[in-house]
Amino acid sequence: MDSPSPLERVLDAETKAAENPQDHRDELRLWLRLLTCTTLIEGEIRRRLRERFDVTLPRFDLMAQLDKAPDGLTLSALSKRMMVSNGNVTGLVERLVETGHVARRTSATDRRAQLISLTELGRAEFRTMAAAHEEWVAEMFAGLGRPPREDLMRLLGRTKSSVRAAITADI
Amino acid sequence: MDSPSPLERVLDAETKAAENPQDHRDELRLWLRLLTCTTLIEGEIRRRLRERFDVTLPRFDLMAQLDKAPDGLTLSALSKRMMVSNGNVTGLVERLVETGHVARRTSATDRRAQLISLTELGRAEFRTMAAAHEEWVAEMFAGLGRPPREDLMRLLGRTKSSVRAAITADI
DNA sequence: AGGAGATGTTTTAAGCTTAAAGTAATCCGG
DNA sequence: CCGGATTACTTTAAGCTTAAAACATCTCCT
Repeated sequence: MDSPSPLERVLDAETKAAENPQDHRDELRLWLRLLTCTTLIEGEIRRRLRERFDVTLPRFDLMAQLDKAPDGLTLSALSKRMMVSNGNVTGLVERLVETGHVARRTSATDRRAQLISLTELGRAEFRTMAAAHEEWVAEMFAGLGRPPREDLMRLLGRTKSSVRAAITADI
Repeated sequence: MDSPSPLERVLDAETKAAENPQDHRDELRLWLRLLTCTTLIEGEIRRRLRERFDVTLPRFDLMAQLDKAPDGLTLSALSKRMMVSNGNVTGLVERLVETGHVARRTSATDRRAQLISLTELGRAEFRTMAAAHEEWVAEMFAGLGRPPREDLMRLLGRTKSSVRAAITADI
């Protein structure tokens, strides 16, 4: 355990009474604020996708992955990139096949695997939605100037590393 | 529209080719990184709550709100604070009543409303879980020093304002 | 070749989530 | 005090999500 630096003592004194070593309220507040930001943005994107394009966010996300992979992706690859379970992707693909946005073909080299790719319809619709989506996101971050956005980007990069380290540490 | 400052020109030149005014890839990347951080943390918390306490995150969240409100909360108040729909809360409360973690009583002043509060069991279990939860969160942010955490906190505060402004602007 | 283990996918059961519509009680202006 | 608007809550239908178990195919070792 490090003892607090002089700067930390000052900050402590400024913010509140002496801090005991077990207290992690600041980290908790940070997490709650992070969650609030994400929930707000995600909720608004969901709402607009639904309202203007009658599509759900998970379907949009799946199409986004396929748009970046012109040769198609297997269900496993999709599941890994989307950070969701395999069974989840099975259902999403099923519904997107029904609506004609994606197509499945069995892999030539592995009869277990299926390659999923966007249909022409799927690609065209996705491109339209993606353009609007990009505008929406930019609009929501517009209140932040460019330099703060870059600071935030950097700090979130460090956060991601920190979290991954904590997650993989206890496996 | 502002024309780019000298510093912005330098940054543009450093990062990639000349930027056209419609391009919002940076904001998109920022949003995706924010989402990744939240997804990672939230997924791990979900997993641990399930594994160690056999509880879901929504139930934990609901109990957290009740723990902060000793006199109980109506379903509407819960729904507002948790930022989820009314119907959602109806179901969560129903299941938590079944397991004996919360209790409902009709408001003395408004026969439509019900006040939900933690039972003794619910409060005891919540306190145990909350302590572990706080540790987990601290652990995941531990790779970040205190000053970067404070920077992040501040930037997320500005982000929240920016997003709220964008969301309420088009209502 | 044969079989163990790995990998790709689907199914199942349970729970979460929402929007929209429906029911019940309250509030408030006339 | 009465009727319309609002507020509190529930129900419904649809979709998302997961963990776990089941199934299919492949890989690789001997």
